[in-house]
Amino acid sequence: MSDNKGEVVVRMAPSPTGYLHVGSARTAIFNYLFARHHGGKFIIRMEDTDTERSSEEMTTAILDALRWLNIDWDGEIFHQSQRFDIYRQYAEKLYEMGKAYYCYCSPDELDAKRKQAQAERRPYRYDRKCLHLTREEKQKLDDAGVPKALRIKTPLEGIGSFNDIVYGELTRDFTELDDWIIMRSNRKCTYNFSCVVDDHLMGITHIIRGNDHITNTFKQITVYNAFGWEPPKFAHIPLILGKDRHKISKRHGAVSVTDYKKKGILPEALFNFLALLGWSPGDEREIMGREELIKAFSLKRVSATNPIFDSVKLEWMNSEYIRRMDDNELLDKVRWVLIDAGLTTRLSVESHWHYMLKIVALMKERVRTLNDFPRLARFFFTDNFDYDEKGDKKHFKTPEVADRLNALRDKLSGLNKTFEINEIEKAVRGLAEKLNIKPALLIHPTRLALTGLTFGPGLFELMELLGKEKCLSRLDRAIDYIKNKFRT
RNA sequence: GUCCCCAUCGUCUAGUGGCCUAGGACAUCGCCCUUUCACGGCGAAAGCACGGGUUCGACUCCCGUUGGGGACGCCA
Repeated sequence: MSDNKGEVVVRMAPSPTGYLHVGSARTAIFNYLFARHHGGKFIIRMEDTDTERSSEEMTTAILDALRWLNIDWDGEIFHQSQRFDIYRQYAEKLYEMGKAYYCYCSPDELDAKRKQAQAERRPYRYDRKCLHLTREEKQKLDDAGVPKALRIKTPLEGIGSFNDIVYGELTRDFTELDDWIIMRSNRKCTYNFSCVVDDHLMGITHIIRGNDHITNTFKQITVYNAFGWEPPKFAHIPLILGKDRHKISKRHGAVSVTDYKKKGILPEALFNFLALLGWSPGDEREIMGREELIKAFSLKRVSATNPIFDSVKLEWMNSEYIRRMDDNELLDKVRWVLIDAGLTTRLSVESHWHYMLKIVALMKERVRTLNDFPRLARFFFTDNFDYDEKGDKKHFKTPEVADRLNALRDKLSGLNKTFEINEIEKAVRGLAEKLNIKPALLIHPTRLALTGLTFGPGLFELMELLGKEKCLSRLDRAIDYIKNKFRT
């Protein structure tokens, strides 16, 4: 298992107790980028030992999110829930080595001690009561069937330290560490212990994880030391904070990768954005593709400060990706959003692919997320829209507007052979000249009549795409509407 | 409460003692382009938390203060 001499092996170890949130996704990205940069391996290990909270669905959901982000991993996925025996074996080995001891204290008892320590303003440390039990006392407790957990012996004094790739030398007084439990009374090992056993067995060379694990690292190092194993290198990466500057969590609204997918964010954009949270290439590049990121990535350039997740910038980056994306590829994604919005059907998209492509090309410049398409391009799919309220007041102001639109209608219906952009523009501008008004006075009401909106793509290209029939009928509708409005 | 960590524009960041009159990006605000919106172009406003040192010289090094974050489970 650990035959990867000289090679980089990293891992991502999510616990399947919820959807993949952006913090874990970012950890995955850093690990992935690091592995690919060095031509090493990226392993996934499901930390599903908490059988109460873990679920199969979440495992699937996390993997799906990773696939969506186009993050691939090496080898089979490990499940800690299938490795309880291994951990137990190692825990018992430690006991036999005299580096661990059984503790019979009840959770209530421990809880009380912990509270007392806090009240007395001193750090809590297990008092080693059970370490000093005599053989007879232990026997008695065992006979009585009192549950026992296994604790690791941590040095009573001295300084523990390790060299973190991001934070540099990190130290902690051993008196701050206690003889923590490595195996529960139900004989299942705890996270900090199983984690070390796995990382060692799997030949992990670099552990890249959130800086909320720094305390765990000190604990885990005592396990490496107890076994005489060489610890891997550690890189604790800054934590992503929400707008309120707290560790990002559910109460920040959209936090899972799936949430952003639903919001119409492109995976490439999210990947790029997350890679730049706490890391930068050192030059002024921002829009960077996967290969470019792999090439540039280095743990040494990871920042030590916790960044705040700025969804506005994410959306900007997303708009950049949408704009640069190939039309066919984009339409392939946009169609589902359009179908979901009830604006079209699968069949219709397929039979009108070429036409749809034109719509996408026209809209992609003014859209930030995929979800903007149904909102801003609605008029291409249905006649069923209202006039924008402000636009109505501004552009359908007088009965005269109806007359102008009527004149335009007549002129357009005269365009028999072709209904294409140049002809349309000529017609509109020509009419404006004839009526001796500024073209804008004709253009704005027309746009409102045809789209219900006061903004959007260029009017003439829009009209060409809409086609003559629709333009005429919508002008008619607007003319009626305006006349109705001013009827006394 | 205890321990650890962090500190450059509102936000993401560049910056490793003189290149800084602190650079870029998002957001904001002008102007230009223009039928609108968006794009694009040009420009503005906006920051080294504070106080001590060290040094000929500190955004950069040290100490303190303040502020922020994280960890303190028979959860992971």
